[in-house]
Amino acid sequence: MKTEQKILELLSNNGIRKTNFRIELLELFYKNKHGLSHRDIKEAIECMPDKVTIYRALDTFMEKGIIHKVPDINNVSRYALTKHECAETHHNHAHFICNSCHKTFCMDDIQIPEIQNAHGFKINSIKLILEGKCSDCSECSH
Amino acid sequence: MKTEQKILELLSNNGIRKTNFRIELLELFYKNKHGLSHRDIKEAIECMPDKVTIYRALDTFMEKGIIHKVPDINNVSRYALTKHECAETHHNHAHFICNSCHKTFCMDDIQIPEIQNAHGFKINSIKLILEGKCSDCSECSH
DNA sequence: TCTTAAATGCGACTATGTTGCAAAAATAAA
DNA sequence: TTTATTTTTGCAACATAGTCGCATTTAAGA
Repeated sequence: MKTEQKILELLSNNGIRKTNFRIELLELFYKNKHGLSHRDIKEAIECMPDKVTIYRALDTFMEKGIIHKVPDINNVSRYALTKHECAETHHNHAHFICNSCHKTFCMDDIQIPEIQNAHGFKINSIKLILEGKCSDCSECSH
Repeated sequence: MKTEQKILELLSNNGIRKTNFRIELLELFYKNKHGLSHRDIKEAIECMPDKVTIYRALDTFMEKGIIHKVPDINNVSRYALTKHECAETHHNHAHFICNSCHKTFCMDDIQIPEIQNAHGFKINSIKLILEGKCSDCSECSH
């Protein structure tokens, strides 16, 4: 199935209206395998939406579970597709953050260890964050 | 050795001047076992320093490795002592963030798994972040 | 005491993110 | 197709986090 078709179905199934911006935003997520920040989106989207519009679309997509938030080195929120590129995992999700290009990647094949409740702490979710250099940045750093 | 004494030595050893604010800031870090945000500090410090002064002290302390940054749920930076309360670990550091009171705790006794370089990613450091309820918040939530 | 380098305060600025409200657009209903 | 409803958008204003330059103050060494 073509990406365009998948996007339209995704919006329909979640009761989200098919506006140019939201379609373009999903296309952007499909094209990029790393997490996108608000800024990345603002710069990439051609129809130049207001920043509030972007935040609200991201909120809606998150509510529906289409995208999820991923951490960034500098405490900036990034977002990536939950289903498709990234397996649907609420709890056991490993992310890789590149210190060089600041892209965030989902590493679904990396196992997150089971951790029991310790010291009276009730653990709801576990995040495993790897930092370093992604393959693109490793290649050109010599 | 008394905390006061330890603080003065820590400043001396790192070539940091013993101003009232910086001493008070270190005392605050010694008193609190959870990560402190800029806001926490601003509210706690009695000599009412400018926000820039706080940021600069935190930067200096981080450069010297006295404190380190810990993540927060809402994309706010928190800081905690590196040596003493928290073992000196650059790579294998587990943090617990309480969803209720938003405090961040260092969990040095939790083992972080060894992860090999995968998919051409060069891994420099691994962060393990646990979210849930801390013991204080678990007790009073019924 | 004098010197100098670090630390502070202030003003201005940037970036991220939120809220309320009115206008525009998409969908459902007639 | 037209109308009604609900979502989406844009704008203005606001809140918070964090940075930069510069003048002033202060700690520490000579």
